Amino acid sequence: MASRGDHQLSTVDAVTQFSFTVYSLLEHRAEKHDLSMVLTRLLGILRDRRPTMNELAQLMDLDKSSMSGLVDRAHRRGLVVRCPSEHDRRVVLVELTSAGRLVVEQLARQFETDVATLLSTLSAHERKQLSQLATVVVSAQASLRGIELFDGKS
Amino acid sequence: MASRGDHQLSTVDAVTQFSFTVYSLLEHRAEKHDLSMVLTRLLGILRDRRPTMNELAQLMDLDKSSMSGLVDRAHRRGLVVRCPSEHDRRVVLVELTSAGRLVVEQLARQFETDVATLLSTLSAHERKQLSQLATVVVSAQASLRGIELFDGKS
DNA sequence: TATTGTTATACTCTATAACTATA
DNA sequence: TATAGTTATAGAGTATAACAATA
Repeated sequence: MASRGDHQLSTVDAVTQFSFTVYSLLEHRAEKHDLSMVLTRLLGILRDRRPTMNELAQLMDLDKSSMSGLVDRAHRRGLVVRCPSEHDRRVVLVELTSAGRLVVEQLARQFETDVATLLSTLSAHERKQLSQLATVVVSAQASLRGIELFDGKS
Repeated sequence: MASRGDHQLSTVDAVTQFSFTVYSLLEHRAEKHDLSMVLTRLLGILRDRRPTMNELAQLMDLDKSSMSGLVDRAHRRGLVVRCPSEHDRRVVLVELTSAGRLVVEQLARQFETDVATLLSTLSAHERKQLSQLATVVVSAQASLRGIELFDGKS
């Protein structure tokens, strides 16, 4: 009595194949902007932050030396700039250039469309269900790691 | 009236963060076997196939030269072997060694546990819902690309 | 000639270790 | 001394182009 074809993947397979599908959707979209996944993640983080190199390395779970190289390549392409900190002259702050912001926001809009298309076989109700279930899992995982997805207000 | 906290990510964010969570779950588990994601995917494919280099490159969406290097590294670590084809002496077939099979099946079992843990905040009914929704999306995407997840029987 | 696979080369991405400059 | 960041180096992973062997 299953819906839409009597076939049902195992939970692991369903969840894994789904995740890889979404992952490569972003990968292919980013590729059209000549961006790797790592570079895309960097730009995504910088969208609403101006972190130090150290903070960036922690956020991206990379060594600081890997971070240096990554920011170098992003800078060479005019996507980010390094700014000196006013409080500590050892510290380097990284931020998007306007070109970088343009690219990341265009990419975000396109990817949103891509996901909408991917989910278009689901009904509106099913999409909402999926979204809620995913939110529950992601929120639980985030609190486990001490990260709060939502702030305290409301 | 949303369940478990009044917060709800947007559909794109929910689905994307969920996918990245599953992706890094596998990545971290693979890392404990000193396997990269690419190497892990290769072993996963070889689990139930003995493809040619050409077929592998298509399955993994890589250039044949990248495939050569990847199989080289896997071979150097004793995970796969190259076999000559009996029908066409240009062709090279790739298959798992017993060591390779041991690693990939151990990894698969562990990852299955990891996913179960990740989804443990959901009820059994919710897990089934999630699994079904993911299957619908993945199946639709697969047929779009001309790949049938399930064979014709039943 | 066409196809299968490898090799040469160059670039991205990553970590370890050694370094510089600042605190 | 400790911390922030860079540089040197080495290796994985990727694609393009040129190549060898076979069809």
